[in-house]
Amino acid sequence: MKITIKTIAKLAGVSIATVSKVVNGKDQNITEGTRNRVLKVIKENNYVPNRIASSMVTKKTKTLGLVIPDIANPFFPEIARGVEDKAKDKGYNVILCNTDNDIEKEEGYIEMLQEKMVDGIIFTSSSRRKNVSQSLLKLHIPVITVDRNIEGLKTQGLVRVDNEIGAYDAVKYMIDRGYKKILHITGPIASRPTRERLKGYKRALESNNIAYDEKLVFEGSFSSDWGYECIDKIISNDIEFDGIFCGNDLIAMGVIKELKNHKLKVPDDIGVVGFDDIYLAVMIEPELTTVRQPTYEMGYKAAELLINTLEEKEIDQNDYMLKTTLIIRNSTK
Amino acid sequence: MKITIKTIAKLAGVSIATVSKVVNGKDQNITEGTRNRVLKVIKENNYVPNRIASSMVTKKTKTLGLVIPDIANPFFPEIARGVEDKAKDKGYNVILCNTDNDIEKEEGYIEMLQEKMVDGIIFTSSSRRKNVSQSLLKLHIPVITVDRNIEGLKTQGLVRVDNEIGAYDAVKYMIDRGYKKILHITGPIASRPTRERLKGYKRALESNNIAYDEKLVFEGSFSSDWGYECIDKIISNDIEFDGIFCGNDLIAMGVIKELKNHKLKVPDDIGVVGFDDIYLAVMIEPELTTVRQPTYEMGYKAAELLINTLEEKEIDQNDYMLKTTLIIRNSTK
DNA sequence: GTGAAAGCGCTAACAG
DNA sequence: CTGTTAGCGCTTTCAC
Repeated sequence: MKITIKTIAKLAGVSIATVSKVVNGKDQNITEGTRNRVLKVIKENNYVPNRIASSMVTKKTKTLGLVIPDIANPFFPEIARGVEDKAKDKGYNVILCNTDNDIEKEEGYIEMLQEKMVDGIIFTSSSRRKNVSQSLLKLHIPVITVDRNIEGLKTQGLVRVDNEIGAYDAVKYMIDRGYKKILHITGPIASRPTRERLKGYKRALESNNIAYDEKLVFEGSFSSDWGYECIDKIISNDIEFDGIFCGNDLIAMGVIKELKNHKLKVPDDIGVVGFDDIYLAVMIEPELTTVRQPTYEMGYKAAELLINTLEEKEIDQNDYMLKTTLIIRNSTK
Repeated sequence: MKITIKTIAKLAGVSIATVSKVVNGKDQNITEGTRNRVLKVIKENNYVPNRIASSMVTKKTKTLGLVIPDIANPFFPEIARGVEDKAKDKGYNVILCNTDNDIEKEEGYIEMLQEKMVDGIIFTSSSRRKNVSQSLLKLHIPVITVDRNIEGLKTQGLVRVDNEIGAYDAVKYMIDRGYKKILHITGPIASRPTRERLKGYKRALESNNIAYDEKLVFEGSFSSDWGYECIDKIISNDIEFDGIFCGNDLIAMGVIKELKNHKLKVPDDIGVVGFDDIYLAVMIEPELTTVRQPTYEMGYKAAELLINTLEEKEIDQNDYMLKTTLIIRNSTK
């Protein structure tokens, strides 16, 4: 037979109200003796309180939704880890949702999370999302966006990184190191970080009196395959270059590999810089010079912000622009 | 004001029972007209059913727990993805739990998941766990273990890989390719997969008339740092060798890097084989020869097995031993 | 200090 | 074909 608060109450010879109070630590007004008796019975019977039932009355589930494109993409596990660590710390659980940048899946999860009555959602929206949808606008649960915001959606907070400055720093560094003709191989331009990094690239060029040439910018996806492919295209088109600023590390890895296949030496012939500093950046050869994003912190901060909102703590700031760091390794001379 | 099933019932001029039936598709006995009327009111009012309330009565939450050591370890995202995909497909959500191989955290999550009334748990237990704990034994929720089982715990299923054969194949291949003195750098010996791979290593040696020498086996952790460190130790101890079978890819990567630092050529001087085939195995140079584990499938299968158990489908088999594949690349000659 | 009772939003008989 | 009703397990006033 299932052991509920009733069982415990009966066995301990008290009311269920009393049991509830001791279970939830609201036992200021309960005598030592009663409390211990209840606790003893709970232990003896392995009573596990049913939080679903509490949720019914408190209207809080102590669970968060985490909506990201793909946990198997090396950019996201660290974010997820940050979120989960903070959540656990505060007594929350997190439901993982992979959208594959598919708007329909996103909407499906939003629906599910609402039905499951999560207290809040941490959201890295699809790079394909152009604008808010009805289901997003109708959402009445707190949302924190990470990495990219959603045009037109008012959220409870935003945690991101200064992509433009990150890119600027990277390209500036390449210029300083003597690279003259620097290409930019980007992710999908629909993604906001891509556009911001492009801006930084442009600005670095211009502030060093190098004309921006849109023919030196190649738009693709955030994958190493795009890196390979793009290098092939560039080389077969006889485009001249001695440096490449890549939209992320995955692209950079593909680039470096394919450059080697074409017998081009990194960093001597060609300098390559990535973005993200995923942990395998140090595993390749040469080790990748890249712009580090504090991914773990982003997740952690987002969870913190969300939970503070939920618990109505004072929030001094709800838009965090975290700093990137240029990590100089060996893919640049 | 909150919109509940009552609101809808009133607005549509029907009983809440009727609303419930159409919401849950149990509407065989409901006239087209009534159904449409209800549906219309639901849409107009953005009614979102409260699944917490349903859970109270159905005793099903349609959520699964996924307990793993660390989502930031590249071995796990694919598993998580497999689990989540299957779960989503079947209308389940998954709660992510990172234990850091810490038994206490594990126990904490088990408690939380029980309180949250998850329908089932998918579990990759800590490599440090020696035996079942009371809280595990008291668990009355279905559990499927992945990658490693838990000594002494009866579960609803197990999905793993044949580590011994995987290791055997790898070492056999190295022998066939002419490597004579093959070391084995392992993960923590407390971990079952480590022990099984060691067995495979031993068996491959012996069936090729090479004496097993325990001084050629080095136990550490599943990290690239251990790879570096171990190579340094081996070289400073003047141990002779021309091949290394590593406990996983991370170790192999550390090994390869440090071998290069010592001016040893892979694969010509030294052959290296890893285990797992995490996707960065192709990003390093030389590309890593390794034993592929079907991680995504493991997660997927585990979720399938769990959900079938929950839904009382016929289960023909509940212990899946998936096959590894030797992936030959360039870290062996 | 402790308990009785109302009710959270929903499902599942069962009756009509 | 549709509605009535009795809970699910818990929290939270409010009395005592």
